[in-house]
Amino acid sequence: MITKKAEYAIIILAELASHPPGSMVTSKEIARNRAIPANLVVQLLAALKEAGWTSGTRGPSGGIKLIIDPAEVNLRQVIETIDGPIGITRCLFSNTPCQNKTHCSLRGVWAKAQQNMLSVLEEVTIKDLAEKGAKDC
Amino acid sequence: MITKKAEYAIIILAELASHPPGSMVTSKEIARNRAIPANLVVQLLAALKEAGWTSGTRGPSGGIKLIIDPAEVNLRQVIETIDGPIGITRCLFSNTPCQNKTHCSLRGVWAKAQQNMLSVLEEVTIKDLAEKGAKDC
DNA sequence: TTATAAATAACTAGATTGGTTATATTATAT
DNA sequence: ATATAATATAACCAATCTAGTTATTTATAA
Repeated sequence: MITKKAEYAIIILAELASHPPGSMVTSKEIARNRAIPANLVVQLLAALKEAGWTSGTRGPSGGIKLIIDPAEVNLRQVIETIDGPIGITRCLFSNTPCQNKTHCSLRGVWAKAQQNMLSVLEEVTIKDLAEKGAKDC
Repeated sequence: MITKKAEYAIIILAELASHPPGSMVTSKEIARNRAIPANLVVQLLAALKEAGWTSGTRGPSGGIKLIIDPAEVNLRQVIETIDGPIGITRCLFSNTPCQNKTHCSLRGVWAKAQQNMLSVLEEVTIKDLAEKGAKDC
């Protein structure tokens, strides 16, 4: 399952993207605006920074800003940054089909189902959500 | 994520469907043929019986048999029988969008992504897998 | 009446989730 | 300079879920 943390990360990015480009927003503001636990915002911002999407300035009048075009980041990327690789079954995590059996016809079904899901998540960008005003679920 | 138990249940049904209609197979045979822990087979058969898909006869020369047309049972049904309702995010488990916010544009994305996945799982039946000789992953 | 097989129920170790808590570091307003 | 506001980093935790195991009971064919 896509975790709540990944969902929060998407919402945090959408919140940042909803402000004028280059402007700073504090983690507390994000937490308040989107009703996300403040400590979680801090934790998630660390991962978003690591991914190269945000940068922070410390001290008074500091904050976080987006350093990429929100149209260039899609939901799959954010989810995988926070949760790690996506797999709807354990089978899909190993890159080779079942070693102990000669053939696995289930794997193809899982792969197709997952790809159908991922293509939707790849189509939608942070910009799309920021425009629609994404809120928490 | 789709659990291993759900995957096992699918494979158990495919195994049953791969035998002549009406014929009996013991849980131990299923376990051996498909390399599934014998106790888990027993546990899962209870759920498959509850769903009305199999029936068992106890004692010597007993076993399990399918009591439905394997073409009538699809993967989504089996998964939901074992794992409960499918939801790629927590959001999709509540049938109403976020009460605390007026609108949630993320929900629509999750719903579409999930539906794209489910439609693949609905297309594939136990019969399809039995014909292809589905094995464990 | 005994061996065989399903049926039922309860338990468990380990991993994951959704956080919390504590502390350190840095920039700026005064 | 220095107090303060803010990011940054790390470690911890309770609750739940997963993938099983263990133990017991019931039915039936030979």
